[in-house]
Amino acid sequence: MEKEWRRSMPLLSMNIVMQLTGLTARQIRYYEEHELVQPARTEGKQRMFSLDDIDTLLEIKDMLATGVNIAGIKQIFEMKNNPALKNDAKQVITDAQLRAIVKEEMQIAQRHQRASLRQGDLSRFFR
Amino acid sequence: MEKEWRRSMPLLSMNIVMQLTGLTARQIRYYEEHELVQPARTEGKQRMFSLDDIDTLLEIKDMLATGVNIAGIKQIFEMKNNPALKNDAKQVITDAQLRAIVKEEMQIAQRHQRASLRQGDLSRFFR
DNA sequence: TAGTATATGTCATGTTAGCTAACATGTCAA
DNA sequence: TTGACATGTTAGCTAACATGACATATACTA
Repeated sequence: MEKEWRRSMPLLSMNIVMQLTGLTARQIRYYEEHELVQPARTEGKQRMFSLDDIDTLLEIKDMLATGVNIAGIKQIFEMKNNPALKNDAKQVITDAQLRAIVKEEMQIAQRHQRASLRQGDLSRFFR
Repeated sequence: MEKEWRRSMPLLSMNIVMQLTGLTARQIRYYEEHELVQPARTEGKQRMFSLDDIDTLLEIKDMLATGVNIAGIKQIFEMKNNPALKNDAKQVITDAQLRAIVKEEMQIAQRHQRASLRQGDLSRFFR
């Protein structure tokens, strides 16, 4: 499609991007340093931004204003590019562990002797 | 399904959750304060955690260790619950704006007079 | 009923993320 | 070649985040 290359075409200089986004050059470099944007470069190493880059920068600006930090933004960007990551961390407790815990809980509740299992450091069962 | 209610059944006390997660009570309350977990309560206002809550807490622990802050975690949790949000912020620049910018750029490049449009604060066109 | 665990609130604190300022050097259009 | 603009780097500020620590009150448990 035609719009596509337009959006990804690097044609904007640092100067104009600053005005478009309201960000300082230092801020923009900072975000690049943290791999949130990857503007193209001219022969002489000067940055050339695409319109997609502008979108990204405005997103960053928004999220930072919301209180999300760089690390968080990075995570979110990764999730957007790879929606599979959405489900990774869930189900941290396996069904076997689940059964064990429930069983223990039941036994403990039954004999009203709440000190046994809880004394030990259960966190070793996870991670 | 049977596993479902088990996982969402609130049956764990603060004490045991601390051991399961390795988090302090203060930390857990802090996360609840910021609406990252919503444990059930007993009559006497004491927290009762489900196994899903444990999962959530372990996720929080992981992400914090990665450097993501509370605000970021909140965002990510919201994205997981509502994948539609994934696409919200993109396409910040409308096609009309896009065309305008490209046109200006072309004209400017053409007459090699790079001062005109760039003088003004273009950021007013956005947000 | 005593004793332990939890709730809630407030005050305090270390760490560090995000940023600004400033410099010396390098690029680029006219 | 000249002057505006960009570059990478260093140093340092500041505000806020995530916890700790404490005090008091209420809830469980034996």
